[in-house]
Amino acid sequence: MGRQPCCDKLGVKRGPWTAEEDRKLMGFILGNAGRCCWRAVPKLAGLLRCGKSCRLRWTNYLRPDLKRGLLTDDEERLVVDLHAKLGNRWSKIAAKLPGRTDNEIKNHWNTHIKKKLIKMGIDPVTHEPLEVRKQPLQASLSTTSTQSSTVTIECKSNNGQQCQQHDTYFNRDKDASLGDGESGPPELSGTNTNNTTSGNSGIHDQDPLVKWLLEEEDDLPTIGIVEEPWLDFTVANDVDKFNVIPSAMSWDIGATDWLLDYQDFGVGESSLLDDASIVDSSSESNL
DNA sequence: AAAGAAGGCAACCGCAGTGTC
DNA sequence: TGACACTGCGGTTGCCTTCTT
Repeated sequence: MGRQPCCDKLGVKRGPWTAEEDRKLMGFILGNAGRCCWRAVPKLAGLLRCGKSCRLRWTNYLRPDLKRGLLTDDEERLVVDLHAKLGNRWSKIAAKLPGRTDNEIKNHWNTHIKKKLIKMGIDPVTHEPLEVRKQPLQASLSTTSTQSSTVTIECKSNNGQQCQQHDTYFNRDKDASLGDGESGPPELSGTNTNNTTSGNSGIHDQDPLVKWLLEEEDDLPTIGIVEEPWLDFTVANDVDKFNVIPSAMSWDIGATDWLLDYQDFGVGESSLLDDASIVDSSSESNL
């Protein structure tokens, strides 16, 4: 159905965002949450960007709850496990890592994890050892699978060295990686019997991990997740807390949901802005 | 020290999904 | 019911930084 572009390309700025643009966008969103949609944001915020660009900038970079820096080992292992189950469904994977965006995880996968796996002799797509991959479909379905990578080791142990590496990589500190036992996905590295990666979610319907991944409840266990004072804006007037909390906060709701739902976000945003290092703390009233 | 290569990541593109009228 | 508006999402691109020679 003939969709219109999200914005007319004429007069719309593209490319890297400047600090000034960041400041305008963040200031506008923090001051006007719930009062408009993304399409209207650039106009109202005084930006020569399309709404989509604003949304991406916010969700991937400006969101105050975002973590910075490389993924930790724990996060990396969880990403690998989730990828084995879900394939390239980055948003689903990101949903399990508080403070991380799908884009960030995707980039990290492509630039770091993929290489690590290949180096270890593991196919980053199938999560199986590279040299023992091609087997009759029947056998494959009945004995191996996509599962979590650890199980692949058990099933494909005819390749001693590779499997050993695999095991070492994915099992080290496994318990710690998932928090205190209670917080990890059920049978995260347990006895799964499915096959493949992306596009086969149906196959995983009975898989506890997949069920866990696909659940929508807010109390999903995630790495480092904590209670979310961030979500209770009407209470958390002490926004200075945001300088400390962001890295541990989860963002299970969509950016737009946030825009539309938090109508009472009437807090001073100086701390948030400080956190993003884009304006000084005296800019509270710039809206 | 300089130039080229490689790596990393922010941003863009365009289709899919969903809600509304 | 279909058209449209909007956001979500995954793939890709291109620029900037870092590394290597």
